[in-house]
Amino acid sequence: MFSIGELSRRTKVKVPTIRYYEEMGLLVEAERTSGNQRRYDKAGLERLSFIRHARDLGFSIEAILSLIELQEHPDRSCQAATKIAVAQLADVRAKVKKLKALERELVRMAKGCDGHGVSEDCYVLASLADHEHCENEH
Amino acid sequence: MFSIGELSRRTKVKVPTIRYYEEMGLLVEAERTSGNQRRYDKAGLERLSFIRHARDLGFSIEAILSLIELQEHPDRSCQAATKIAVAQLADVRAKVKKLKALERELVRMAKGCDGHGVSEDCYVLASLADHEHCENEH
DNA sequence: TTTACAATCTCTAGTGACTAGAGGTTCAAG
DNA sequence: CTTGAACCTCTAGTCACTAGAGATTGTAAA
Ligand SMILES: [Zn+2]
Ligand SMILES: [Zn+2]
Ligand SMILES: [Zn+2]
Ligand SMILES: [Zn+2]
Repeated sequence: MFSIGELSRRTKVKVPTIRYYEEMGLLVEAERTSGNQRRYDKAGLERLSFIRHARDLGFSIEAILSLIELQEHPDRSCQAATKIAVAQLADVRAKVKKLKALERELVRMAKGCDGHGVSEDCYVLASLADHEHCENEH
Repeated sequence: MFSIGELSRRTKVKVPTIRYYEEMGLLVEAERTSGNQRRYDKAGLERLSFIRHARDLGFSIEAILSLIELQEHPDRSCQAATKIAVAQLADVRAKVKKLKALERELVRMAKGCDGHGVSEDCYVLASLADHEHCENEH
């Protein structure tokens, strides 16, 4: 049995975040000492590691809730889990696509101005003022 | 002179968002009718278009504030503008890099499970439980 | 001119996933 | 037994909006 601080150190999840996860229902309410402090065991550590990993991969709290529920029922079909992962993948790919489009425009803008001119003639500012300068939609 | 709704239609920025931008100091306070409704002109339209374009490119409100201030002083050096754009580009590139790493892991997970198994044996869930499955850091 | 009603106004609160701080209590080492 | 780091709860702040309540205004048809 160890404290929330120890759990925090082992998982690299900040203490207030652990409490937040508990409040959100991601972590079951921890056991308490007589003085009302949380105590965790290996199971708690594993659950939090799972959550942390899923968050690192960009899954929402809501998605993680579903994943955990599934994990707690080993006999159920894992179809929902795959669905969530595939949706997350689609989400990530959509974000990459958008960001790549932005990157192209930003490169063009940065190239167009060396910063030695005057605001009035600045290519960056002119580009922001008029989307027509852009080569792609974004 | 046109209403906030008309401005919204022309810029594709929602009405409450326009009011929010005004509150944040991005838009100068609009003229009002005798009945206290906002009225805009071409200058207002151009400023909002600038803001919208910058937001679309991912610039923060704070960054846009600086850009607008610069725009209002045509004689100033545009160094700050370039700096902001370059920082934004770096930010976008960092995000892309992170997302690409996530994409690789998510592809692996999605490939590892067809969704026809049982939760206990699910590769997606196993991968989330243990980062050791991952091929890259993320 | 009156009436109807969409559009506008201000204000407050909610979103997601935390983070920060105040003010008080408990644990563990010395 | 004392000290002080770590813990507790609660509230509020972050970013860039978005939603809704309840009241007022603008405009066009009857
Ligand atoms: Zn420039
Ligand atoms: Zn553009
Ligand atoms: Zn599976
Ligand atoms: Zn991993």
